[in-house]
Amino acid sequence: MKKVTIADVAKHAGVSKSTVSQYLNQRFDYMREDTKIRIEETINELGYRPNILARSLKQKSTTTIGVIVANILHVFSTQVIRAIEDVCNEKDFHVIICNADDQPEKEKKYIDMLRAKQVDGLILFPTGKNIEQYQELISENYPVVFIDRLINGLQTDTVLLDNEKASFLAVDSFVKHGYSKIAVLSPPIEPGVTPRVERLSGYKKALEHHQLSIREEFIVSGKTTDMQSLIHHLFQLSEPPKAILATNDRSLMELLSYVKKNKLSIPEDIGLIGIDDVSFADIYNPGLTTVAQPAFEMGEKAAELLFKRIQQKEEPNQAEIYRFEPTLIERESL
Amino acid sequence: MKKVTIADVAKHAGVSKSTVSQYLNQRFDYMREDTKIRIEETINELGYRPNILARSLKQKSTTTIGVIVANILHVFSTQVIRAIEDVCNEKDFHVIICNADDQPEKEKKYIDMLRAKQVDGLILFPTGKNIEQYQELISENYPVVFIDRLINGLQTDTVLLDNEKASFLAVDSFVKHGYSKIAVLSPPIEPGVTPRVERLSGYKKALEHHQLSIREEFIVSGKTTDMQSLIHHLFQLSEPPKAILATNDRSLMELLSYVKKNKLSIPEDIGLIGIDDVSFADIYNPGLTTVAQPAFEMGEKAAELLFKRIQQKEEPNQAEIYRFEPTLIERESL
DNA sequence: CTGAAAGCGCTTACAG
DNA sequence: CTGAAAGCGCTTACAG
Repeated sequence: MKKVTIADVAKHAGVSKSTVSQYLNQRFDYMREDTKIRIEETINELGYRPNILARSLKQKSTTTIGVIVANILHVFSTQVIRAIEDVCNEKDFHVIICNADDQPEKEKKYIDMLRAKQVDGLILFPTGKNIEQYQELISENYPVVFIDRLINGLQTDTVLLDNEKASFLAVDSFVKHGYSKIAVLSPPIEPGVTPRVERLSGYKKALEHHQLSIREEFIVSGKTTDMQSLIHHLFQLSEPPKAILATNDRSLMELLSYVKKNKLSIPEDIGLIGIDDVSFADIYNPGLTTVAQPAFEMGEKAAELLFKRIQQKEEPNQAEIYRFEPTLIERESL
Repeated sequence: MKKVTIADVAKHAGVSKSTVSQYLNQRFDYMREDTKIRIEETINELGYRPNILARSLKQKSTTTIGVIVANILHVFSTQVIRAIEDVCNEKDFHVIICNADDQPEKEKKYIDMLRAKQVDGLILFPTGKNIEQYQELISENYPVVFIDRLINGLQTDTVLLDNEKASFLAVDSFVKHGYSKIAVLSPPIEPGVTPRVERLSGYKKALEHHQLSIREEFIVSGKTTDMQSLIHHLFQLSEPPKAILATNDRSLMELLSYVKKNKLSIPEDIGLIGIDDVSFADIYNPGLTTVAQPAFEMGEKAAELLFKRIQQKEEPNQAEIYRFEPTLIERESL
């Protein structure tokens, strides 16, 4: 099964490689009709299929971009990926997805591999720990767009949720429904992880705004594996909360699991709102009130920004932060 | 920002390109220690990063495989993809995921594009409509593995669930709990779509096995958009079913949506089992009994089979069908 | 309207 | 132990 190359086609059709190449690239301006037909027939006869690798090597473009997500387990990541893929498919670009799994070393490795593969650009959900690498990408003027997390001091386009607003929407809604003892449940608060940091500060600001006191014991954050006991502890307080804001889908799942195991009822025993519009929010009993991120728009924006950078590589690096508005979807959990 | 190439490194280090290449490929057998160090230093100094494209062109391997799923919206697809990625990451392979979105033309386009990109192999969740293309891949001895759907007459490795068994497990469980009026809810039954066809026939066989009559009006299949009215019709029958088997996650969602809208209770008004272990099965109220596919094992197997084919291209095409066992996860929905 | 030639950035026998 | 040369399969000025 020898590979058919452009040279074989040329020989068979009795023309030069250049002419076949012109044909492949639709440059018919100066091509006689009969040459064109002859080439077409030969291609079909031989079953020729172009090797894009060779073209990419010459043209210095692979029409492929890379996406590295901090953790693919978050619904938000998967939704954004879908959006990015949609945009790319339209432009006949391919996407290579990599999951850093919250491990900075993996992220580093992926950045290197993708660049070695000559992808035309990168969209990063940064782990936040590889500052040097990020800096290098930017100073080399490599097309890159960040999403979900803000890296301080980096001069590059970043697409973010208005995280504080997300918490505000939730707390406002709780207050409107008469709740005042409102706790928050979050994954571990780490400095680089913008959504967690900002959603927590948004929660605090919202409480202040409603003149509710901030109780340290109502602020619960920890790893998935510790969540159950942390939540348990929360409910054992002498004055337990009557409402909980779960700041992402993973925390919400843990909370629901606890609620179910302990036969609590929503919203009678505990009101709740989750940030991230989980797939089952609608069909859950009761329906879950959520704060949705416009994941599709955010992914679309990230892709568009990246394409803009890919196209005008020379341009000075205009770095902008794009904040997207969350929306409250009221259902029955408070 | 000129690209640094192997030639630049060679010049700077005062050696030939060949020697640098040896270095890059860890062929140190005949390399003097000082040359090695000199090259290493030069690489760091210049910030050289190899262009894998050029290597791939020469070596005829991209260490990349392609995966084309019929529809990425099925949990099963996403689970299998995760497994494939895990296996590939271990071997330092990359994966390009494409979503045919149930459109055969898209599938066709993706097969062509991925081959043009010289991926080393392909894992296909086939739409079932591009028989000629599939046949071509196989007769060209191109490394390919099929998963989820069986294409009749194709001589190639295929990884499948024992779909009939999945239905059997569900029906058995219903019967054990005293149900006899058991309906089935499925996406449209199309000839090429193995899981749907086999799960339906499994349902019928299981009823027969338990000496229950098969009622045509209990067999409901249709597009997502028609599901609500189809389900409604089912419940309007003079003798409505007391149990429903949802043959995949999408059908289950529709069913739960209907159940909720109409304030039915599970399992009092209707018992149910879903094939596919949805993420919220555990935390749903009540917990949902499901039949789980060993998606991880199946993805792993597909990847392993593909790697085997990639490695021994000359081998005669031994085509085998691998059937995997589903498992019943009993919760509280019947 | 078409062809010969150089080149993209690597690897790989082969020679010495 | 290292280098010169050919080649992977394309594209792209340039010449005619």
